[in-house]
Amino acid sequence: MELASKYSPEAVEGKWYQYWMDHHLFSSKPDGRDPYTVVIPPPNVTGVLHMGHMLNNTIQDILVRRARMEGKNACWVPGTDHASIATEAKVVNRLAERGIKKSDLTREEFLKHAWDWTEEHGGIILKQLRRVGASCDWDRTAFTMDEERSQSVIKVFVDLYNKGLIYRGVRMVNWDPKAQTALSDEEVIYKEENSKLYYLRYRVEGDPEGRYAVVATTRPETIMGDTAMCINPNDPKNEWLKGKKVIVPLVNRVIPVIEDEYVDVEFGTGCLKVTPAHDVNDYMLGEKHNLQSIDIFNDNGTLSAEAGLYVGMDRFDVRKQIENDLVEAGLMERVEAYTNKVGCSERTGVPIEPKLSMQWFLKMKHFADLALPPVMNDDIKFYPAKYKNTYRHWLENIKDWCISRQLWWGHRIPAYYLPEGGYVVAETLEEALTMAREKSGNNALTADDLRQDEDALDTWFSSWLWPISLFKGINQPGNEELSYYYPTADLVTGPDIIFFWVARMIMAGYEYTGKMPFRNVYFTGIVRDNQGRKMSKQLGNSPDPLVLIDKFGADGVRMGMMLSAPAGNDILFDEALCEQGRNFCNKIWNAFRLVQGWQVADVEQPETARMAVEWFGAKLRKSAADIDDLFSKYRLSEALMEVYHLFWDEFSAWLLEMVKPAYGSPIDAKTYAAVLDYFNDLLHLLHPFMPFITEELWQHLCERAEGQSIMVSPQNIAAPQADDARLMADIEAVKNVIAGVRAVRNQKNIPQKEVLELQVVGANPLVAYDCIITKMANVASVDVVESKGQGAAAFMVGTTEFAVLLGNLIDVEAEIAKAEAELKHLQGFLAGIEKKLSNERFVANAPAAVVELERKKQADAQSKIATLNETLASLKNQ
RNA sequence: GGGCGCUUAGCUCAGCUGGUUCAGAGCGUCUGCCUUACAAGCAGAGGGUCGGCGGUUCGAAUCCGUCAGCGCCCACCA
Repeated sequence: MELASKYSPEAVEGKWYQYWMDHHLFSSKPDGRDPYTVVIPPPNVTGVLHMGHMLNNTIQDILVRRARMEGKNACWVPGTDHASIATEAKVVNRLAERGIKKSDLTREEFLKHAWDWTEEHGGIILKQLRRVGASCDWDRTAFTMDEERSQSVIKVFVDLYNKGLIYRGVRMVNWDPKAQTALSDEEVIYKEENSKLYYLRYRVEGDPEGRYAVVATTRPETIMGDTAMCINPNDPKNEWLKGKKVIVPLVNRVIPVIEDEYVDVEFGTGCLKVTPAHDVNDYMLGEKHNLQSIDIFNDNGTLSAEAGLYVGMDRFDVRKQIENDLVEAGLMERVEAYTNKVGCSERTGVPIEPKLSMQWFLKMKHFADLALPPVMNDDIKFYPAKYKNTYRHWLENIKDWCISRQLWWGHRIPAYYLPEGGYVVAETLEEALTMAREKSGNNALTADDLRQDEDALDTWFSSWLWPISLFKGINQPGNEELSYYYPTADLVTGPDIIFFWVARMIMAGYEYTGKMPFRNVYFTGIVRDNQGRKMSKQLGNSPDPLVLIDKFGADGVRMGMMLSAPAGNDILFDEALCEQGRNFCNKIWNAFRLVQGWQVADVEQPETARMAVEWFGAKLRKSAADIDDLFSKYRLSEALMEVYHLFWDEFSAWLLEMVKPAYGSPIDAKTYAAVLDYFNDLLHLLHPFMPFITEELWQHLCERAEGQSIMVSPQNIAAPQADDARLMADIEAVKNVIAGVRAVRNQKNIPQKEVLELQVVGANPLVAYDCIITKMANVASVDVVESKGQGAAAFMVGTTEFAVLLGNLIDVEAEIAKAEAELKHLQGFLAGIEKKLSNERFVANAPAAVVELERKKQADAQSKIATLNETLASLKNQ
């Protein structure tokens, strides 16, 4: 079979993915094996694959494939998230493009559009994941708004309401004027902004001198909502304002001066305007001092009739306008440049308004108490562990969760209002009706009389159930699948959703199953460009993963992602990494070409090959053990680097070269079989990282039956053996001898083809491996000599001196210079050791082994120095 | 303002509980090679007083203190 010299992923990847699907190799059913479960962090149903997904899902696939190869029953459950606010925003935008306003539609009409959109774009991302090689059990694909998941959410809401953990009330919430919905605290992002600090004059009522108090504010547009001015009672400079009333600029409303120690005397003038309806602190002051609250904003951020002025104008236009008007009215003392943090909506980006409104809340104290201990005592492990701190801090300062959203796309709150007031909470309308009749005593009530709450639930109120609801654990507690697959093994996600999602899944897990939802959490980093910038559409620095896959192959891109992705570290992504991945694929491919091109004959196994095979076995066992260890610590990029090194350097550059038959000659069967076995083992080690090329080559390598796959074939690399370390150390020395000869060739420009004479001075500790040295270094023999010949280039391996005979090629001056440099270095080294050894306190205090080691170093250095001196003497005689 | 973390070769990073895996890896760089598996390659080489300063110790990249720079999370100074 003739194979191209370059690996072509496009000819391979689609074929094998289809093969895996056709043979249901990703599908999982409970059985007698140990389960290994991963639930995907569900991407937005209308999302498209970006580099973050690429990283996250590559990691999951690596873990899942590895577990599967270890013989576990691996189950990776895929699905998508309805992403309430994000999707609704997209639908609203699309409708707007067609000139349709959401407010012109009924709820049903709007939802029809949303479902259309979901059907149109939904699941694109899941298709894209197949290109990556994701080995999800697609038959289990779920959606957070499908029947099963929806029922689970409603059931949980009702349950928590009945437990008294969900309540409804008027509270100060974060209001997004663009999306026109309340948000949770976690959905508010504080951004530093260059703004202005305005100093406004509040005239003192009835003051004969016409004095005024000056108030510093960043939000002059809220003065229409001012209902007090506040000073610190201990502030001497504002003492004169005590008990006075002041007049709100422009508005001309008279408001009292109140006193509260909350006010920072140092800030601004020490006078604070109080707008209870539009600031969390002012709200608190208002409650305390019984102030009136004037809500001057409409839900969309324009000024309401309550404001009296600027009605209908946008809040930021008002800010500009009012600045002018205040200046004109002589009520602006001054304006300073000021930087402050403005809370913005995570989704729409617009500054949020603190707003008093009626919402549904979940009491969090109970859940924090459930969720904190298992993480702190490592029942649930975080990788990296530093996120435990972040987690603890959040849980210890937790506030109630506003779970209602003024959105239509999502799970509708199952609360039903009675005509005469009051409400009931029930899973179905029928149950609600029964309860409503009971509650009101009015048996004539019909379903039409009940009005269901208009609001939907926060998206995360469904995703927090994900690991449970995927296995129907809410609707059928304790069912077989749940018992088998849950708790799941590993969760792979970003630290940005540690509160939104990770913490809340832990809460729901303990509340509804009494168990943790997952044993380990692997936090990925953020994918950045090679300059450390976040990837963004604006910067145009975000490559399309599919384009990368076209260019480098899925295996190449997967490797590119993993090469620089230690857990928790941001990864600085560079296409060059994918190129490295592609090159590695090519290396594997060509190693295969070499091996499969060999003719096997019934000839005796050469000694060189016998030893090489033995040595590589040791190397392989060691690497496999190291890789196991790295996986257990979730150090995946290091595990990959280990396989990379093992394949490229040890296997390709050393083993294959050692056993390679002479051109045109066949290879012996024994060596050939061993090399194939090793190749097979290497493909197994590589498979989790590079599923496609390994499947392709494995199927070439083995006589496989239809339906078999490397992904479920056993891997049998033995544990390291007693003699392995010695053998590996010996071969490392052998390699050094070979490298020494090659270096001489390099320096002297001697072609590889020219056979050289190699001498070893004194005794040859590597005599057993002479055949490897002669083959790999292309030397005629390794001759033991008393003293090396004239015109020889010398080098040392350990304490043994080797010399390559060069005849008249030798450059005596250069050799002398080299030897002198080496000598100088060794003398310095020796001096350091001798200083240490002459230090009585070192000899007295250091462990005996350490002292012994220093003595050996000393002896070795002395021996090397003696050799070098001889070399120099002989060189100088020439 | 509080908390956490980082600073090691040109770049990205590994170095766990102080002493032969101690100064490492990958990439890049330089030199020589189109050697019949692979130039997406082969062989070889160079490159860091481990951010600065102090301390503990027989011994510090590793422990402590301090300064500088960077990053992240949290927080109601308008």
